[in-house]
Amino acid sequence: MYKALLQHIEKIITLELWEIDLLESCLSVSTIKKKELILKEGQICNTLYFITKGCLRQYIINSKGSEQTLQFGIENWWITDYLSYHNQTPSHFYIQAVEKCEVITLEKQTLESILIQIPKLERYFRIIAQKSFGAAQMRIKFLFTMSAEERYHHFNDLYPEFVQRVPQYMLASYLDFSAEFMSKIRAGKV
Amino acid sequence: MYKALLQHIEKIITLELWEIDLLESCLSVSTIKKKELILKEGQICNTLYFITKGCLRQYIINSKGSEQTLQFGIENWWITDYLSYHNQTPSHFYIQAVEKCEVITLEKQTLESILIQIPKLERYFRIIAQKSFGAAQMRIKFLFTMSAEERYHHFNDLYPEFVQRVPQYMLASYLDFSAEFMSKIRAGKV
DNA sequence: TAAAAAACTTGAAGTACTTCAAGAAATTAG
DNA sequence: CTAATTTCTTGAAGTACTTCAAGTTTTTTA
Repeated sequence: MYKALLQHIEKIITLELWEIDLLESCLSVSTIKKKELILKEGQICNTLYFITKGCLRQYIINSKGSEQTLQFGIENWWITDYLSYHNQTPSHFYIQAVEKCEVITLEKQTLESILIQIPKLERYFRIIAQKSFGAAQMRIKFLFTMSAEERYHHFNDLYPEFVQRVPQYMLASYLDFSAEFMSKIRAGKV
Repeated sequence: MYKALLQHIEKIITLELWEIDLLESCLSVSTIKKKELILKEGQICNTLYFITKGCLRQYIINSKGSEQTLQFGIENWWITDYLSYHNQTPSHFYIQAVEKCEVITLEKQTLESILIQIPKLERYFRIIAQKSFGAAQMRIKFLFTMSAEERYHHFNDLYPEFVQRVPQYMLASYLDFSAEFMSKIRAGKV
């Protein structure tokens, strides 16, 4: 049940048996229906989600009322709003299932307590967060330096299966251009 | 000498005296001249820098040969390329002093070893990284949802002193528009 | 399996920016 | 203190996108 997460953790640290038992006793699994929201703008985010199946996205609603995807998460990724989580402030984001999902949830309170009992886990979450931050910086680099067409082709080259997996308009907003423009890029009409 | 860093750490965790001593023995201070580079594209980044005085920036050189600032760092911030640091891959970035700076440097190897001796520090670096990631997500949100003019005013409202501190063209590139356009925004000619 | 809903496409018109070029102002260095 | 360098400003021309509106295709639901 929690195997995927344990494997993910054990790529970075090694756990004793009792630690695994303790950790597992703090986790729970939920399924999320397609389009269901697990975080809404204005809510305080008190949960970390580890995705074992499916795809989620973090998005905002812009001033024109349309959705813009800031982040996708798939199998073996954590997704949450760390700013809301740490500062206990209302979130600026929505987190929604793009597909039917299965996630492992970890509540802030629970996590705080197991981090005390298993300090090694601090290391795991540190490395996850540092890599995520590094990835966010690369994302900003790509947004800055590439044209819309380059961003599309770059993404399509790196993650061709993923491009098939999500609606085009969501990917377009993630790459920061309109769905219509994406359609033209794909048709070679630009 | 290392007081600023210790204070920063002790906002998050509490250190014993021997831990402080050990930590201090692993740190060193350097001064960086204005415009000096502490990381170049293509280099592997093996150092974390804690800024005690001055301002640094992370930038890239885009396809047109001009510099674009991705990140600024000032007093009490860490700056590094975590992706290059973790994956030991060539960096995509330059890190340069905007002003004469004083930084505390911490080498990867050294850090690895004190993290083993003082596991509590994992927690400190985890929280720093999670907050940084959260901030990067907010940055992407602002880039996505605001017009150039809104980004300028928003930033100017939040950090008016900082706007005075760096050349306009650097801030323009950080906010993702041209220096000329920034000049027009400031003059109200837009 | 039909109907409804969601996602994608297309062209035309508009716009928020960029680029270029040249001069003015401010800062730094000898 | 003067020259050299860096930074900022301005207008004109160009462009990479967006927006709108309508039709088509695909997917979902009952």
